[in-house]
Amino acid sequence: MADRKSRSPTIIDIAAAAGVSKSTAARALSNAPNVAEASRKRVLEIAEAYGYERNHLARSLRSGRTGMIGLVIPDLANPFWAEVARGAQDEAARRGASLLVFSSDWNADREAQHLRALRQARVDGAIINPVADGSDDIHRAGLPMVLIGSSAERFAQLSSVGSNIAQGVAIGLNRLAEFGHLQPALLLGPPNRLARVRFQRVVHDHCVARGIDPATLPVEEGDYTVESGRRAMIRLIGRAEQPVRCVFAANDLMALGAILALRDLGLRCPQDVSVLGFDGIPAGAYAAPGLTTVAKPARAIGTEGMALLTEAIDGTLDHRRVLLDCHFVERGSLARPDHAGLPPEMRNDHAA
Amino acid sequence: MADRKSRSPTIIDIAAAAGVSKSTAARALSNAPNVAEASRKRVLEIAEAYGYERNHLARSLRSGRTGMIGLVIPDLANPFWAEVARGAQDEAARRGASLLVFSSDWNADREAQHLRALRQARVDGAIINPVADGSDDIHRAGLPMVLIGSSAERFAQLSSVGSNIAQGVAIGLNRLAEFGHLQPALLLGPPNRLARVRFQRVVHDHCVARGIDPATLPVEEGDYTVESGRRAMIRLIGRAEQPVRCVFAANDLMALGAILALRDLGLRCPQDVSVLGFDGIPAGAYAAPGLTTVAKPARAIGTEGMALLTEAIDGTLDHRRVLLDCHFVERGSLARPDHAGLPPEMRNDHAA
DNA sequence: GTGAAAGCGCTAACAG
DNA sequence: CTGTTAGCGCTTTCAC
Repeated sequence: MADRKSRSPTIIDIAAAAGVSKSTAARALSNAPNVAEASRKRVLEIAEAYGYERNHLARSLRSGRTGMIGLVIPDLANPFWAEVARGAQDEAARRGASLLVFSSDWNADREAQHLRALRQARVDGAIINPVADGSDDIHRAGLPMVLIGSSAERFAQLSSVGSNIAQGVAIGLNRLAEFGHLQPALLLGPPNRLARVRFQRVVHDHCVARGIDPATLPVEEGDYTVESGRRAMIRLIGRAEQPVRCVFAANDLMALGAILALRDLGLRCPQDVSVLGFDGIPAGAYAAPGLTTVAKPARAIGTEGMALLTEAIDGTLDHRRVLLDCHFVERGSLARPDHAGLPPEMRNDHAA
Repeated sequence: MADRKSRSPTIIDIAAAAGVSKSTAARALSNAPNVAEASRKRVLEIAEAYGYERNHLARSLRSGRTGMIGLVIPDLANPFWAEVARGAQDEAARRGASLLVFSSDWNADREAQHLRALRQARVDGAIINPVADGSDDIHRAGLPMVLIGSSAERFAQLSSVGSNIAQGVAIGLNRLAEFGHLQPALLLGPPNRLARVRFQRVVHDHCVARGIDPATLPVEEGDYTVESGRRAMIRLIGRAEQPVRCVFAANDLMALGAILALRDLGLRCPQDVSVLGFDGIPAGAYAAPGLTTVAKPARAIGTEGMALLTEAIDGTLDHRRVLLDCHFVERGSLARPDHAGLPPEMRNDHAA
């Protein structure tokens, strides 16, 4: 059982030891049908005994397939994206593939750099959340790709998967309406980003459909961080004209910030002010009150992305846009307005 | 500029177009010193124009180095491990390497399976958090490895990096003592796991050093989930002999559960009961009150692990055990005991 | 400085 | 069913 040069054994070693040719050994090792049962058995035994491990590099070089998939997301440490990555990784494992993971930090240069690494590694394909600007690299990436996230619609010729924002916003607004909140304040992200534009447009359409003037909804903006949400909430409460009784935040982190701000301001959530988030991050469950939110199908985005990518690689399908439904998570940050505990100047509730 | 067969161009295409031999092209492309400046320039230009991208597979096959690193953690979707992964990935990127990420779900079979994938992919090395039991595969993995996490000490011959639990527990207990909590209740993980044994031993030593009988500390156990923490807290409060005024949980999730339980029970945190966590997950910041905790250096574990691995690969160093310090994060779940708000039967505070 | 040639470990025709 | 023969694209002696 001595290994020839204390290097890991190659198929040649196995073939020699089994007294067959390279090809027969190869066939046995890859479960090809045309091998004598005796030969196969012997080769497999020898391989086992030698601790033979197929060299995937050589295999890939020859076959043109590496079994590796690239994943480029903004930030692996962000719970939403970590969840997406986990989904992609599970599905990859199920298909016998491996996942190369990169974080772009919303930075176009880094994204380009990672794409280059993927191309050099000759991955079979990639799942990418393109950064907002200057993603022209995406077009000439020259490898099968699936886009995830909202910016996907700029690349009509590629498959993509995202969450159904329209449906998500709709269930959120409907649920708010059931609580009597017809004109929630909006906590939006930075201007000019596709995600914000989309969110706002959906709210707009929804209001119009319900006969509400969208312009009457108070709007503040943040940058998707807890701190920005906290500050935005403070600004909202400070508005002289129209103190706010309900807030719909464009993401959970800002919603959490809003809840913190309310506590600091001595206002009760949800009795005084209701807060609704959007994302579904686990942290929302531990806030006080628990954050009610519209959850995006993060993990499913990862698995579905991988499924689409496989199709793209196999050439089974040209391209397709998949939208996955969001679902509502009720946890306690929503209530009917309760005037009792409010200071008088805040009792002009316009949604009662 | 026409690509020969619409396949991505190889070094042969470039060499031909530049009117030099394969070897010269290769030298130019890899910044070798012995190339005429003129040749180098032309090759580089042609390569650029053709959009040539070095085939890493072929390169690796020849050189024996892939520039790929494997990372096997329990769960990529767990915020702590996601943070570790991010650290490893950053450091990998800095060194021009790529990261193959796998989740084992604390399952030995899956771990073995992933290790095999790594070996077949001929990664240069791997960073692994071994599952508790049956990790004999680890020994005969036959590739440079760095272990992360508490179970590392079972493999003395390998480099490893973990958090300095002893130091972390010490600062936690010291801070508790400053608040007058000398005999906190302990919320531990499942029995017989190394992590628990270690945590408990450190607390034990610390108490002895302070002249406190470790046996007097109330103990409950959970399985590191929020729900188990909640239930454990309820059990603690229910203890007739010695109602609890302070809890030190072995991880943040259970601590969060404890805070939720207190709220349900109508007890105030921290005035009635103080809660201290261990981990430093971001979610702790959004609880009410914010969870005070001992934070493990998650990201640093990733970066340091990668640094150690590089040494192991280069053969610079045989093996080394690195312990990274924890740090204290004060957020509001700790206070001096306040008898005022307590029901009479809970006023027998033994730490006052 | 440059080119010719060998070969990393494997798969894929093509004959037998 | 099995062996022989070419390479996959690149690095790396070794001559010139």
